[in-house]
Amino acid sequence: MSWTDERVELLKKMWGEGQSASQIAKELGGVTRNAVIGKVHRLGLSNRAAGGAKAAEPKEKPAAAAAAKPAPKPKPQPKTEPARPATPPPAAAASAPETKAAIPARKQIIPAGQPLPPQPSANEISPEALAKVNEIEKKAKKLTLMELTERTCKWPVGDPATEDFWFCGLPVQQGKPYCEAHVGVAFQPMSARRDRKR
DNA sequence: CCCTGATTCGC
DNA sequence: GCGAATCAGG
Repeated sequence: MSWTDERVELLKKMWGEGQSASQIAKELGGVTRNAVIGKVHRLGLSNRAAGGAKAAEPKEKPAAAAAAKPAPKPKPQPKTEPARPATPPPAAAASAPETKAAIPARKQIIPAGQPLPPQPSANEISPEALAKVNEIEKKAKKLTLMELTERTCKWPVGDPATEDFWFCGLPVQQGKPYCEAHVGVAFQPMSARRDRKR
């Protein structure tokens, strides 16, 4: 694929929004995150804090094939860190483009002391699946919202209104937003309950 | 381990 | 100009 105007534009837009190179690459398709980063640099918008701020301080290191290295650069700005405003909205982390399945936790904000949201694990689900969940929840990695990725189970555990809240975080099942155990309770074959008429 | 961006260099 | 390989870090 080539960098058409449209693609470059989307790149700029997403980069400006704080999207990661890999996310942009996936969105564009046909390119790797490296390609995206390379392009970003060529476009001269490497540091998202381009504005009036000075360019990012050049880092020193590659010694492999390098032969012409003048001298290490002293750092004129010891305290003025580049300050990362690159703080992508938390939503971006949890709501993967494709995995838009039902994520109970992000439904709404629950005021403290209020009834908990319908915990799927509280309904009628295969006792086995339930037991499985209780089991694995002990091994859960207990990730925070920001720590979730596309391959970490996004199953919420606990009360969102308290500190006792976290996400499973175990490896997800291929193509699913949850780990195996949670997929089991999240996606019922829809026949777990004998329906009234039939 | 997963991820992030940064840089280099052969093409 | 492009982007894989590599580097450096979280």
